[in-house]
Amino acid sequence: MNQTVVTRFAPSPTGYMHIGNLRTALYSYLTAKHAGGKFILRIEDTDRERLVEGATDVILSTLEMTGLSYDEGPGVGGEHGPYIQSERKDIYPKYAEQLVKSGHAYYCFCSKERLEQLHEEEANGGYDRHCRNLPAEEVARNLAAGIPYVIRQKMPTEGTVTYHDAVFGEISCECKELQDQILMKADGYPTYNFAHVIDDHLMGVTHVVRGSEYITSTPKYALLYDALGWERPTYVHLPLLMGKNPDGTVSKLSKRHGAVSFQDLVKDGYLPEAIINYIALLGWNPKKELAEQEFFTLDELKAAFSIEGVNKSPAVFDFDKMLWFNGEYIRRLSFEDFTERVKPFLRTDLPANIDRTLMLSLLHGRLAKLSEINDKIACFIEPCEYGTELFLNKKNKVTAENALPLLQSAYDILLGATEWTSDALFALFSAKAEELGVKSGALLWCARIALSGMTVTPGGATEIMAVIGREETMRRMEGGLAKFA
RNA sequence: GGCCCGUUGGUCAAGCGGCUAAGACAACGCCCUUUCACGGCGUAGACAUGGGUUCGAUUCCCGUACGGGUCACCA
Repeated sequence: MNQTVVTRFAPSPTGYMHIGNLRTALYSYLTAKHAGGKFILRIEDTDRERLVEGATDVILSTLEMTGLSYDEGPGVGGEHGPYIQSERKDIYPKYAEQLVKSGHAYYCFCSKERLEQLHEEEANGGYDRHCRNLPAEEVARNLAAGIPYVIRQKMPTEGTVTYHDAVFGEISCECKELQDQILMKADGYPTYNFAHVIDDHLMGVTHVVRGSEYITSTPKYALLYDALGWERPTYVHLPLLMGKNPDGTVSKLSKRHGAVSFQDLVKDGYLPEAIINYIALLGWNPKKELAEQEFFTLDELKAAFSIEGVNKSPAVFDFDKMLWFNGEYIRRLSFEDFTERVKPFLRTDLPANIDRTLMLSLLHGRLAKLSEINDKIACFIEPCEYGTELFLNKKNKVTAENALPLLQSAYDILLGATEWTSDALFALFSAKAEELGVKSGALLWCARIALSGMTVTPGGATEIMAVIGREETMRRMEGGLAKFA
């Protein structure tokens, strides 16, 4: 009774890892790991026309980067291999033939042309079951003549099929709604519809975790289990991930919504652990005393996860919240780790005067995603072009009249500075401000404008000074003074 | 269109017959501050709708509307 939970992630190699797919992998992984079970990776590449070079590597590296390690699968092996469907090609025909013998499937010799014509004539009719009751002799004759064929599942014509879904509950379907779907294609490969059922059973999968787009086709798969005399697995269908359209409507998350593959997100400066954390919460809530917790490590997710917490309604992927999560994760990185992680994003042509470590420590708490780094540090490399009106600032009481004197004072302070650190310089400015009877903010504002040419900078005036060094500071201050000439 | 599923603020989401209906992101305001960010405080904002059931419905049932999914020799 207390059987081991076995789940799988079975993507087809399309060349990129859709974020919705990744979430499916995550939930599948968590379902198994929460119960101390096994997680299997299987590659579904039975569509020979859509093969993409290197696509499997994308899947493997994504799982590697996110920490979703699998117990069985390509590369690691296992007792149920191979784990790539094209390498299992020989396994499927005998099950298909078994179904033909038991009356649950049949050979179909209809040409693609005929099918297409059928489709045009009757918009929603589907296959007309032309070959469903072909005499045995005719089937034998066609086979002998080498006429291409497919094998179709013979659906019951009446009654209802019902299965239990761990998330959605009882789901029923009238048998007459079911199409005689193709099990084996003319090229000898099985369809997804057939292959996944065979493989799931052979691999001992107990919980089929997948997106809810499969809800309506699951009755057909359940029937297949029944026909083969196998026990049906527990179905766990997940609510879909949606994206918001410009007009306010929502639809299945896709490329038109922006960066929706794991690779896109990482390239854009999102941290894998932030991505995992965010998508874990799209469609699932830990409930109870953890209902308000937002930050979870993978291990914490393993401990907290349960299917009861999975929602039924679709969830919209919110880039704003993803960004917030990412910023939080960046801030929580150790400085060493942060330095390592921004490195690939950071321009390599930093001028020699820049104190790189100090600069990065200033940026550590100010990035929402790593890719923002170069824009944010632009003011350290070179000040922006600006006019004297930029000095004006109401809050710090800088006016057209006092801007120049203020800037001159700031310059004089720096002339006499001995210790060139942000704290020491700041102390000097404070003292001078008091002496002059102005807000220190007024002096610092003017200095910062001269230094950067911007009203918004990552760090205050004295921090910028410390980063760019004395020589460059004086050069920029002089440049600022010259604007008034 | 047929079938299936869903519906708490703009978004995520708690709630599982009785609550002033949590919390987070976003928005807005204030504070902190050397600008920004961080942080603190606060404001605004939701049970799609009509009928039941019940002493009492966001919660249970039915209809309606709206949204989504699915109807391939794709997975």
